[in-house]
Amino acid sequence: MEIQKENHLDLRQRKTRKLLVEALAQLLVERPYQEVSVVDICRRAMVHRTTFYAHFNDKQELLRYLLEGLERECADTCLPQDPERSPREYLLTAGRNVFQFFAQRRELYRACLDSGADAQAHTLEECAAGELCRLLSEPRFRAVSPQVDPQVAAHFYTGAMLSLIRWWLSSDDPLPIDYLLSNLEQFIPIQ
Amino acid sequence: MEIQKENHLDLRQRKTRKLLVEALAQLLVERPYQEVSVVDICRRAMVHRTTFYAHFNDKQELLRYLLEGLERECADTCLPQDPERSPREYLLTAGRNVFQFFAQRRELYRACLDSGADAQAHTLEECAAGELCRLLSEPRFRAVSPQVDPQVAAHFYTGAMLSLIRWWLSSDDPLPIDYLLSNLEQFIPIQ
DNA sequence: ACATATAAACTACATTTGTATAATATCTTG
DNA sequence: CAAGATATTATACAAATGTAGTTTATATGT
Repeated sequence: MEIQKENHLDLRQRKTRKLLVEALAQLLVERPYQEVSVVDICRRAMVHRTTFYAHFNDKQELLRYLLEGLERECADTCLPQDPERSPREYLLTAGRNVFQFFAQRRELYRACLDSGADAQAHTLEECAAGELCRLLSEPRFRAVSPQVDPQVAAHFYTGAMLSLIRWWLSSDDPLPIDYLLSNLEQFIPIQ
Repeated sequence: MEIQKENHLDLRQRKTRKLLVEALAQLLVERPYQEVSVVDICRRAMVHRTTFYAHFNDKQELLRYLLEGLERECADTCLPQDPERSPREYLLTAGRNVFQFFAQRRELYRACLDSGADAQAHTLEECAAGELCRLLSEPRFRAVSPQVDPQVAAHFYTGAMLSLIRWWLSSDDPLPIDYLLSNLEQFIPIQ
C-alpha cells in the first residue's frame, strides 16, 4: 500500500492516523514493540481494526510512518539555516543539534529505535542519508573535498551517526553530549 | 528465551537448528522476509512447528541466530592475523576483506539485510561493534590516537560500514569495491 | 547394549492477522 | 444545506501465531 500523501487527506483520515500514531508512540514507551499488537493499538486509538488496515498494511508500516514524521521534524529542527558558516562548522552544528534533539525526547526515541522497533531504523537511515546526500552535493561542500563521493559520504556518516545515537539512547548512563561531540570532530576530516 | 549455547547441544538440536537456519536462508533469497511464515520455514526444514517454538520464540529470533552466525564467520574470515602491520593498514585491510566477504554471497546478504529483514541489523551491529571495540582498546591502537574513545569510535565505524554495505548490497548496479575503499581511506583519520 | 533423559512429533486451543463485503456515519463540494 | 463521495464501522472468515499437554523417537552415558 502506498501511504497516501498528507496533503489531499480527508479530515477523518488525518484524525485516524493521528490517533493511531499517538497510540503506537504511547504503547512503545510502555512495552517493547514485539509485545504491542495491532489490536492493542486500535483499542488505545479507539479505531476499528479494519480501519487500521485501510491505512496501513501492518504494524511495521505504521511504525515506518511514525519514524518518517520524526525524521522530518528532526531535519527541520536541526539543520542550521545560515549558509555563511564553513562546511565543517555547519556539519558540527548539525551533529550537535541532532544529538540534542534526540536527547529531548529520550524515552520515545529510545523505544522507537531499540531492539524490536529498531527493526525499521533503515527508514530513518534512508531519509537521513538522502537528505545528507543532497547537502553534500552542494558546491560549497564539493569545493572543500572534491575527491569524496557525496553518496558514499552520506551513507557513511548517517550510518555512523545513527549507530552512535542508538547506542547512546540505549545506554542507561549515557555519555555527556559534549564528550561525544568532541570525539566526533576528530572523525570528520572535512575542513 | 535464552538461545542456548552451541556447545552443550544435543545432536538432534543441532540438526534441527541447522535445518531451520538453512530453510530461512533459502526462503529469504526467494521472497522478502515479511512473506516468509513460520509455517513456510518449518515445511521447508521438515521440522514440526512446535519444535520451532522449542528453539526460538519467533521468526525474528531465528533471523537473529542466522545473523549471529554470519557475523562470526565474517569476523573469522576478515580480520587480518598478522599483528605486524600499522593500525591504519590493519583497518583498511579489514575493511577491504569485509566488503569482499559480503560481495561473495551477495544474494543471501542482500536478502538478510534488506527492507524487512534489515529489521534485525542491530544484531550484526552489536556483534561487530563489540568486536571492533575490543580491537580499538588494544595498546597499539590507543597509541596512535589516544584522544579517541574506543567505544565511540567502534559504534561510529561499525554503523558507518554497515550502512555502506547495506546500501551497496541494495544497489542494482553496485559501485566497484576499489572505488568505495579509496573513498573510505579518507574517512579514517587514524595513521 | 540398555536405561534414562530429553527432543521431536502430535493434538488441541485461544489469540492475532489480514482480507472481503455490507452497513452506517461523516466529510466535501456545489 | 443538500447530495454524492468516501471513510469508518460491523461482521465474518481463513490463515498464522504462540502455548500446553501427551506420546513417540532418538541421543547420551555407563
